[in-house]
Amino acid sequence: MEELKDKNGLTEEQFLAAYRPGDYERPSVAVDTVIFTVTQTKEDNYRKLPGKELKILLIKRGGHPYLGSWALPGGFVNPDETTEQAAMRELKEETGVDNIYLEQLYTFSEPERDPRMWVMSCSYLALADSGKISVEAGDDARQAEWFTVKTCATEEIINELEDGLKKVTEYKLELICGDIILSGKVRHTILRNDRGVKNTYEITENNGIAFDHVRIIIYALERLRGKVKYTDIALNLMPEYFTLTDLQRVYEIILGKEQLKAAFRRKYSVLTEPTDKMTSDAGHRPSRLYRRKWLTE
Amino acid sequence: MEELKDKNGLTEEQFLAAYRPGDYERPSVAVDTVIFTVTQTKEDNYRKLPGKELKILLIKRGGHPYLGSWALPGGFVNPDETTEQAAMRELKEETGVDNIYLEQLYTFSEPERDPRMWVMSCSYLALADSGKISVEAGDDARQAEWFTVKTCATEEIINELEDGLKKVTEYKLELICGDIILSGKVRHTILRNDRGVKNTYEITENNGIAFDHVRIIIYALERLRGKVKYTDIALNLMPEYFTLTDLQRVYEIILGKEQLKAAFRRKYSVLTEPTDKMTSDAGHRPSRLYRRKWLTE
DNA sequence: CTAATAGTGTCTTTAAGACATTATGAA
DNA sequence: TTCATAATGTCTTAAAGACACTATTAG
Repeated sequence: MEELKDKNGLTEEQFLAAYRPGDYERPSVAVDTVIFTVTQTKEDNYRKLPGKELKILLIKRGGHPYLGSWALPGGFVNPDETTEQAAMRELKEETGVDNIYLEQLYTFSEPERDPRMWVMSCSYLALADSGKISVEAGDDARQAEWFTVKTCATEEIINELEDGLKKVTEYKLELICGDIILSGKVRHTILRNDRGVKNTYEITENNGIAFDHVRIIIYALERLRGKVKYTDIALNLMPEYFTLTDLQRVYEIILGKEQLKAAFRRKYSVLTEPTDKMTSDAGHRPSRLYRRKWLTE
Repeated sequence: MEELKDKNGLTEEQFLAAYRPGDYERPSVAVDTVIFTVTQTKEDNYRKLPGKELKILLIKRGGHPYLGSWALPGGFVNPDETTEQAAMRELKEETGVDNIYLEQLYTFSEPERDPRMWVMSCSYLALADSGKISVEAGDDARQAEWFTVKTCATEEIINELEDGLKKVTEYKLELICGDIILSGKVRHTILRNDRGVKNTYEITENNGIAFDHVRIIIYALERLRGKVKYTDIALNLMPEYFTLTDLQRVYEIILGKEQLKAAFRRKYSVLTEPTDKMTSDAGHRPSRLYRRKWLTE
């Protein structure tokens, strides 16, 4: 193999030594991370359990384009790192957390997605226990805030074509942080027929979210909702000790649907192991604390 | 919003008009597509049904690096197209097929994956009915061939660590096309603990497959195997009319496991609708032909 | 005692696994 | 008639849905 010579009579070693990259145009490659966490709401009634909220981290843009809008944490990839390393590096700068659940989502490559130039975005999904995160919010240069995620109203339209199917899902996203309310709508169209599948995520409304980041957030939510049902991914959102009711609330907030207690425990308690710790000081029966169990799958 | 001015007193419009990209290093971005199809083997016994083989398309490299090795069809992305459009364009050049099932797999970004320079690969999974494909095999410049996929022996080792889990899966891949036999081994390590998940796909052996393409092929096989069980993705490999036994054989070849007929039909016949056509000329009872049904899911 | 959550029992429904039985056509 | 596949029936096992019932605590 080492002895093979190309049409110019060069070995691979010689070829590489002489190689000079062409000067065709190259894209900038950014990473953008949708990092989710779950926090508790205040509850005044001493008997009731506090509610849970799903949150994502956004950074206020301090320069053009999208000056004043809010963007996902991220940045450009360096030549000596993988996209995953870049995502982790940027996340550490923003959240102070080094070790975190991170999974590649999708590479968005519409040529016009950044008005400045050709930028692809390799997006990531991250999950973290809110207790571990130290958000340096209100940094002088960049303002980072956690926004509560609400996805009200998801409308679905299905057209059965002669030779295929068209499914349109309208997602309405609302991101809330104190007085700041950002929102957007994404129309996900799936066109399936003999000639293949065409998925488009079209941004139909956008208030205050930079670039095409609404689309990335919706994509991340879809992935999270899908995976929660058949993996133990949700446990990355939990602290070390938690009750099964806590876990159930996290599932409910992700899926947007109440779960039946008995069935939920049958299905998901296998992802956990009981400890001898119990909750206390609640106005009702104490609850056993569980811990994550590492499963073979 | 349009009135916002940045610290230099510029509006977004003015900023963009004056914007000049920095001259930091950018990666080249390639697309590489693993295109699967299923073909029939010869069967001399007139009573027996022909067997099925899973195949992928590879192109023989005519220049360095990896001169003489076989690579996935692909190429560089142009500034006016998405990665998906680039994958489709390259695939059309190779297979003559325009409309095909295509789904983004993963973006591989190890800085050293191409010995020439910094190249990321946005990989795609494609599925096609073998009847529709016209492979211009033996083109003068580039040689394209369909290789039979064999993934013999998949060894799994699981280590339970104190605070997590380590799962190592060894994949052995064999690609056969006439006398040409390519092979490779990939070690997939999943390290899961409180500090996140770490997936690595390490190439431990490689005979005749260019770049890190063994890894991409293994990744595509994993995705195909996973999705076949809960989607109708496999139907993209079928011709317009097919028997349920044909469909079952396709599932079996992808999953590498025999399926029980009754259970298979209960589960997957909902993805199809019966036609009034039947097979004929077989040395046994004729079989009903089915057609893909477009499901709402 | 009360309001709220914790935790379990059980009946029903649905899906999947296992395997057996009958049907049919070309040579 | 035979061989190989086609197609369906049925019993078993496992998982999920629905809902009711008992237990336990702070105030």
